[in-house]
Amino acid sequence: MEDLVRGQEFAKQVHLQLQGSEIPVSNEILDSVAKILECFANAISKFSSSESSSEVCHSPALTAVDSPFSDGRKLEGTGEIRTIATPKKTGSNKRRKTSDAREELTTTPFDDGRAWRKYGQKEIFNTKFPKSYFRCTHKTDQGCKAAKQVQRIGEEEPAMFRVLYIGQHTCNNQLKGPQLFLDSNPRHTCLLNFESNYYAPKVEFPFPASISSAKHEFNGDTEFASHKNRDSVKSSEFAVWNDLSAFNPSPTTSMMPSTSGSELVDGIAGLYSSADSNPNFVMDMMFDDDDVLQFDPNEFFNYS
DNA sequence: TCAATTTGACCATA
DNA sequence: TATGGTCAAATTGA
Repeated sequence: MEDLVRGQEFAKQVHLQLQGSEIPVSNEILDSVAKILECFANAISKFSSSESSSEVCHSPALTAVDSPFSDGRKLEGTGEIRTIATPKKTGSNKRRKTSDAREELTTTPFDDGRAWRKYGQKEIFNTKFPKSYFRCTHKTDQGCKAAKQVQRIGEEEPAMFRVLYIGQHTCNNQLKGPQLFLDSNPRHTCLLNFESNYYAPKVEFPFPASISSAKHEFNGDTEFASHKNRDSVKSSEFAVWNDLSAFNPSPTTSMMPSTSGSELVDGIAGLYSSADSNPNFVMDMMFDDDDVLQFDPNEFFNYS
């Protein structure tokens, strides 16, 4: 399972690099990479379902679909997406009868490029992890009815999540990536620049001051980022913290010498989640000559 | 001070 | 009646 996810992440990276490349890349190549990503997603999904068949993909009400994102976005290899064709007769999801829902299995439940606001969390009977409930940030101002439910499944690492998207976005969800230029010390100023299809955050280091100013539209899964969790939220759920340890201060990340891992995670999650759905993701990185930062985008974003 | 999150309580449904 | 879903007051943090 771990290897599958790693393979998926590597494929993602290739995809992003191709899309961000200045050299023209044919659509056929991009399509092929997208198919590779999809294969990984399917494999992960099947593996996951066989590992935790009591929790995942067991419902006959769930059927795979070819075009997962009804809002026009392509499957980016984060997992399998399903639509709910018929309401379950028994079990969970009793109140949801809408056919306008689709389910995704993913290790990165937060990277859908949308702004979500958490409005609840609930212990679900016979499940180990609580379910978190999100609605579109623009529900109040634009009446957007999109909602999302996130629940971790299984205990394997990296964590796998089942994400249920309900309804369509009717909002103009054009979030601006956080613009952070707080630290005036040029010695430690860095500008991350990546290119991908997912987000357009622009992050300027150093982390401690700047990262904390990010708007937390979707702070990862907030139960992971809070120390005031319900008792039921077990330590194993803090895998996100562990995975984000890629950003813990280290001899090669001296630009953030006094920052705790938790601060970083909190900020990173906020930045990550507040990015928009703009397909032209740009994240610039500028380093001083003697600032050595070992940065792995996969490690960076693989916090789920 | 404002906005987001947390969390207990309430409501709806099977 | 048990359980999932939502509300809203309290809390937290920028």
